[in-house]
Amino acid sequence: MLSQTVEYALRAVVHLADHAPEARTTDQIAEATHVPKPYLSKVLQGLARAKIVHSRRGAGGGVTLAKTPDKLTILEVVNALEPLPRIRECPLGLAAHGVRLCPLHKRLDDAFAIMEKAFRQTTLAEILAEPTSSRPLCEGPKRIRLK
Amino acid sequence: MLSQTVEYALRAVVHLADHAPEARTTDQIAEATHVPKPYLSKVLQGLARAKIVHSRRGAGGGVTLAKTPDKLTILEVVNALEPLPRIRECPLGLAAHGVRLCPLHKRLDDAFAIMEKAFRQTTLAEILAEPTSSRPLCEGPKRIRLK
DNA sequence: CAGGAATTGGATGTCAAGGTCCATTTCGGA
DNA sequence: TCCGAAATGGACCTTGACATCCAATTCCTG
Repeated sequence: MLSQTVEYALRAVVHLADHAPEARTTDQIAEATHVPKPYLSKVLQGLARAKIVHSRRGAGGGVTLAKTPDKLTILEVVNALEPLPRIRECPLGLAAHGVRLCPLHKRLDDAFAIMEKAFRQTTLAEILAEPTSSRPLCEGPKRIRLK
Repeated sequence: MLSQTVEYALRAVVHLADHAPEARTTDQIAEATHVPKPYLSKVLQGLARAKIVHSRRGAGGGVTLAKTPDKLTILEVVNALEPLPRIRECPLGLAAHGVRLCPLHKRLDDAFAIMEKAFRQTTLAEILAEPTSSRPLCEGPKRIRLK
């Protein structure tokens, strides 16, 4: 559910939003989010292809958000890398083309629809503005067991 | 999202509920649900281990639901094979043990919680009783492209 | 314009999910 | 009691997700 890749992407994007509009290097993001740097670079490439972030090479380069945090939703980030699996037609591949799903798949898709809605309504800015004590990425000086 | 295995399990269980309390063989279920028989047998074994279904070997054997359809929920089936990934502590492995999640992971877990609730409220009987024309498994004589 | 900082792209490795196959065990019926 | 129907368990194969590493490219700065 929500692949590891998406989890990593969300952490990275939250970090970028937290520092917007300044650019951050892959190393800085990797350290802050505890994502393996080599893999993070791939994830970031994916986000760049999807126009979620911009990246600039060379000295002084790094990654920045393509939008301001108040215009970027969780859904956009999720869908950029692994679209929510909405069920649009009978997975059994039978008749019903565009026709409404059988009760089982209707229920499942309803659940995904609710998730999609929740994600579409949440912007990065909202996450950062949350009136809570704990910082968005649980950042802190002490790093414990990664498991 | 919701692995293929879970999708197969749900189809199988719906089929069993539709024929309850009679036993169905793996072959019968495989044909009705369009799930590859060899793999279906593994899925069914998993459901049996989780006490969702009973299975009897030998001639006249087959698989039956362990509960009546009105007492079996989608959530039970899902959790038997791949529990919904509720986020109980900071995935970054930092401090906050049992403490409340950072805003990002709180939002994600909220979405899973909603899904969980929806699944817990839906019984197999409800799915079968749905006032709709299309049968639960989109069953029908004509089999089209599986893709 | 040279050197280092930084992303990019490609090749490669690892592991679990999905899927198949077969020998074995279990059980009903003739 | 014997045969065939049926699930079981284990071995095996394939593919994609996750992850790593390195050479090439880009571009700022002195």
